[in-house]
Amino acid sequence: MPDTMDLPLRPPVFHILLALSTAARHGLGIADEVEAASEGAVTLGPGTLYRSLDEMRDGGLVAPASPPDEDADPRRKYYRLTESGRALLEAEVARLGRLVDLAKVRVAGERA
Amino acid sequence: MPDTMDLPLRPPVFHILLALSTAARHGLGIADEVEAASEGAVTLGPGTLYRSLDEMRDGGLVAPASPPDEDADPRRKYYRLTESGRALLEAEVARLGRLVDLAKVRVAGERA
DNA sequence: ACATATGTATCCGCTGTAGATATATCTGTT
DNA sequence: AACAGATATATCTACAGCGGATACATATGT
Repeated sequence: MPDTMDLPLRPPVFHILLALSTAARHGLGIADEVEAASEGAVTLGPGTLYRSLDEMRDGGLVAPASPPDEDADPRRKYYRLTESGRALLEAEVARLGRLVDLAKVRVAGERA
Repeated sequence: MPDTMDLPLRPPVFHILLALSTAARHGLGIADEVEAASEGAVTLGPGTLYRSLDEMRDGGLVAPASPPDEDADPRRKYYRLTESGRALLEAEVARLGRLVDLAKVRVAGERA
């Protein structure tokens, strides 16, 4: 019963799903994309990265993918989003969107 | 040097700030508001609640407030947002807003 | 008056995270 | 061709954050 798949998503899981939403990537490529997409606010250490990927693969959120390039570094293990992974990402984005909408109203409206 | 004030905010700190953005509240009132505002997705146990409030008071994000009602339960300790607390909330909302905007584009655009 | 509910506060164990470390392999340099 | 450094995956360990259990005090209802 992996709580890896419960909402709210743990931040690393959310960011990994988001990084894989545009392309299949390998481990360190995911970490780089997460840091870039979060404007440097979120970084993933190797421990969190690879354990999260294992759990997400076990939970069916991501799946191994073939390298995009023929002569890619064979050490790299590529991952892609599964359908349920994309669905879970959409659900979390929707939830966060509602929360942010509420928060925006509040911080804008309460200038006392 | 409490990391309580660093972005990204830890979820409990964010939700407490958000709960106090509309009114001064006491401990358990904050917990109720957090659960309501998050559609039941976020609950705060007493451990997290009171420890977070202590840290946030020490960090100057919240301050004691007088009870809104004259004959209120005297056990209740009310808190309100400080200026820096509100500023920090705004900064975090802005950050999350950018992240959600990016995520929305991605989940909407990548229907392959 | 007594029992129950409410409120704050602390303690303790569990989970999640990040850093250190290990190992393998690729790439560039001489 | 040999070597050095960088890249990549993987594991192990220590720490921090979180929440439940517990304690205690005070209010409220019967």
